[in-house]
Amino acid sequence: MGVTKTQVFTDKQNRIADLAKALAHPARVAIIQHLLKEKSCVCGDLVEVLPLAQATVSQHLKELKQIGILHGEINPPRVCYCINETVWQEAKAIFGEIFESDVEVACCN
Amino acid sequence: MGVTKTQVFTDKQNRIADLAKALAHPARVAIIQHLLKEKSCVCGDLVEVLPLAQATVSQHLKELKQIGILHGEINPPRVCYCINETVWQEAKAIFGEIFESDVEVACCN
DNA sequence: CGATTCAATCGTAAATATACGATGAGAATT
DNA sequence: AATTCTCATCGTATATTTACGATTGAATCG
Repeated sequence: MGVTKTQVFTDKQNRIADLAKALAHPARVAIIQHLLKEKSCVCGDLVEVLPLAQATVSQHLKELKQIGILHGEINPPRVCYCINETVWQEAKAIFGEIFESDVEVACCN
Repeated sequence: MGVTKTQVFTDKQNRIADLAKALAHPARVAIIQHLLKEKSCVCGDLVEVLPLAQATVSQHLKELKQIGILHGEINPPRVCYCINETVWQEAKAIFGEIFESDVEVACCN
């Protein structure tokens, strides 16, 4: 995605960006929605739900794991993915904080 | 960023992803935070606040405009950027909806 | 009119992201 | 031991993102 000079931004700004990236692709949105709906860890049937190749789904899952929103548990022969409660609350708080600020309508006058 | 098969996802999933993209880069987070803090439209001094070149800032602003979160008003010789109230509420509602779902802790059992 | 100022756009380089087929690793089953 | 199943990873092609300098366009100011 280009270089992104992360050093020149605050830790919080970088964290917000990372958490937003988790939702910044429709496939990852779909994965998260599915995990929320099922209320429990869902395994490789994500591949069947999503219209993407298995390798692609696995890649998205890896990204979500790196951000921290998901964690996977090996449960042979399957792997279960669950939303990480702690990080989920972190994201909820961070986005809540951003959007609680009300916007002044009067502007550019 | 690769190809992103947007056709195979729902409109809503694509919209969520687009709105998340607005926050998916620390520079854009900084821009939005600044506009929220100033409560009014701020013009080209964003370039001074951000440690990025003028062309880069302009590019981020363009992206935010395309998503709809910002709109710019020419106010010669400057251009004022404001947060689009309507889209802001849309984003607030969408992220609120996602994060209101509580996560089951018991998982992978 | 000429100079200046602000911001968008162009052109470009480099890094990432997205997607997929193919292959590999690990465990259970036959 | 061979097969099967599930999932991660490798390799790769292509598109997009990020960033910047340089240029252009529009408008004000001297």
